[in-house]
Amino acid sequence: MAKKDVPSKVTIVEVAEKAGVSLGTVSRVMNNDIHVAPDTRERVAAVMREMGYVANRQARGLKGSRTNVIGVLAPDLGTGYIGEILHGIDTELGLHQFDLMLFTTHRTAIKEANYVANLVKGMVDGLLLILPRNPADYTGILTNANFPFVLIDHQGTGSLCPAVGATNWQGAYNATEYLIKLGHKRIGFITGSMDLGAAIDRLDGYKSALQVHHIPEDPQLIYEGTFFQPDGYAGGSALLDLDDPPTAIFASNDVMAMGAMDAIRGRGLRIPEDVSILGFDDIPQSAMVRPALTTVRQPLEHMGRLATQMLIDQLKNPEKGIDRVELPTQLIVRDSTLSPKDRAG
Amino acid sequence: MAKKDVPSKVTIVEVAEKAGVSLGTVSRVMNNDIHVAPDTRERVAAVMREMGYVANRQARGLKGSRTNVIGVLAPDLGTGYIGEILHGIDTELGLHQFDLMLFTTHRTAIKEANYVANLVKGMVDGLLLILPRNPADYTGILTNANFPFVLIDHQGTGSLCPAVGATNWQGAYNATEYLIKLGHKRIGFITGSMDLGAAIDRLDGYKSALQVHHIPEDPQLIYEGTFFQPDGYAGGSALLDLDDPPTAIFASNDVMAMGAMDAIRGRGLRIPEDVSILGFDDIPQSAMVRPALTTVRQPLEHMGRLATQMLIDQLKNPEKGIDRVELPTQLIVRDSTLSPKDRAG
DNA sequence: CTGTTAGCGCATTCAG
DNA sequence: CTGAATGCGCTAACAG
Repeated sequence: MAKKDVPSKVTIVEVAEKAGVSLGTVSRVMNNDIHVAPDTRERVAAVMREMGYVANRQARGLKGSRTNVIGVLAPDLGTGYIGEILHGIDTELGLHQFDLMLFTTHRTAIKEANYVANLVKGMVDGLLLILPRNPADYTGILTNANFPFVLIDHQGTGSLCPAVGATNWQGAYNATEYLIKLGHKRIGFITGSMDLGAAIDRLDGYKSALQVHHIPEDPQLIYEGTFFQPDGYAGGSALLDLDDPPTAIFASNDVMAMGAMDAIRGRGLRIPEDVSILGFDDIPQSAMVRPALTTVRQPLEHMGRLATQMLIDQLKNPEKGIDRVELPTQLIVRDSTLSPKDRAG
Repeated sequence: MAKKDVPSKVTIVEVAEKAGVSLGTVSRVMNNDIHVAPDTRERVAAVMREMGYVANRQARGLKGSRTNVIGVLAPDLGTGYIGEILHGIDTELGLHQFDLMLFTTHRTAIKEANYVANLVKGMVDGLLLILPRNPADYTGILTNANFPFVLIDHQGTGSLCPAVGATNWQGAYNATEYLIKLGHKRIGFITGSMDLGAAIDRLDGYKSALQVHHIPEDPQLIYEGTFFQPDGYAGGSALLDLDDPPTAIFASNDVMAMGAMDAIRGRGLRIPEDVSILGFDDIPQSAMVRPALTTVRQPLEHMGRLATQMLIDQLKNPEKGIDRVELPTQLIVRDSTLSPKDRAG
């Protein structure tokens, strides 16, 4: 095998030599600096193309300037939920010629917010935080360091920082109201991890709808879960075992709703004739399960895209005020919900 | 709030000063160089911890040494399929203190293999290629540059390079044979993108099983798809419209199987009583659709983990021979398949 | 408009 | 065992 070196060996100096200019000029051409004569620019560009020159990002980053890489911090990749958001991010990033660096926080080392701050120094131009567990840990440092970032799906805490989320409260309110209008009076609720703002908002929306419609809140009807499927099963089971079981169950996300569906069926009950079930998120498989799940759609991909846009905006206009956006959720009625009066007595 | 500067401002020089040594020594401590007196090492380490020092990867990478970042090239993030593999990669990477840099090839710029080679120069220590469209484009350059990489799910081409895949041929063979033993004689097949090795292998497995069991191959029963759901619907429809329609349909992946299920139901036919349906991959929702999908499980996450291990191995032992691994697939029988004789005449 | 120069933070010789 | 010096590839002043 011929001992050939990495083709990437082409450096700015070689381009400069071959084009008969100084390396400074080449740099200017690369960065679209206006102070270059058109024909010089042309010539240099040609040489760059010819030699297959690609800038070394390390060196560029070292100087403290733009890396054109955006960092994404995500809890993990296990659920399709994160995947949808990532997809949106990636799509938008592609439009702007940015690359993506993904860090998953389930690794112990990265758990320390300080580590993150250091890590990203120079590596990425900005940070997208998906569902951070303790957002305050990061936001403090990041804000302090004046480092651009946007929170995704976590507008819970009070501190003011750029974030995009969904109208969790409104979505849960609407869904609960829909159930009430269907005639349900005993509506079970399975919460998400209560340390997440979204979970709190959804529970609040549920409670508010109940209250507005003068249905007393029954603590027995609220089961605390953590957004994972087994909690849905456990929650569904617990709710169904009540002396006066609910006629409908509203789970704080789709995977828990599916867990609850298993619990319902496991007891020989029918969906939706005996028990209605409603989820949150509208992940792809919700449309595919039988019966198809009625749920509250969260525009995950859109959230990813928007957050990315906001971040890139920040990068371009560092002085612009920060904004927090809430994208609307939408009730998607499918086959898992029905009026309780339709039940065979 | 105290006006604190970026914590990341801590550099090797400052650690050196505070520890009363030269920056060279600090560097040695960081890199576990043996030539450091135990107590010196201790002292320096303490200062590093105290100051929250974290090495700047850019600078380190610039020098041509390890970056502890692995690059992943994936076609896109749209399907859960890639997500599963990524999850495996990420998990394994976490175990070895590597970070992950993700590039998606649906972006035009990155399509050029040369660009990739240049790009990764110094940025990542190795590359994981998921389902590359034209693997030869990359493997040539990468091999030539002596750059460590592993192909995932693409062992199709002849060139010898490290790869992990699944036994696509065997999986398709077994599944087809299972259908035949159930009594099916007319088995429709929906292919994947035929430019992918996996798709070819699956089709071949199907054909071989037919041949072994002396069932004539009927070109009409083979519909060419591209691994996306709409193809499943179109393929299912086309197959069902045949004068002598199949009693079972085997789709080259689960999402196409689900598309086909829609087509079947759209014609008022029942699954599996009227038509059996079988998929490939065993993505999460396959267990959740009704009827639950019989499918060939591909150990996606495991493939991701294994490929990562192989890559890290390469990094540690550059001289080791390359190996290609095929992980076994497994037939998962669920509710979407039945003997044709059970059909109501 | 273009060339020159000084670092960015670190790994690595090379001397002690 | 440790310190000093050199340069990785590039950007950003600063001069012309």
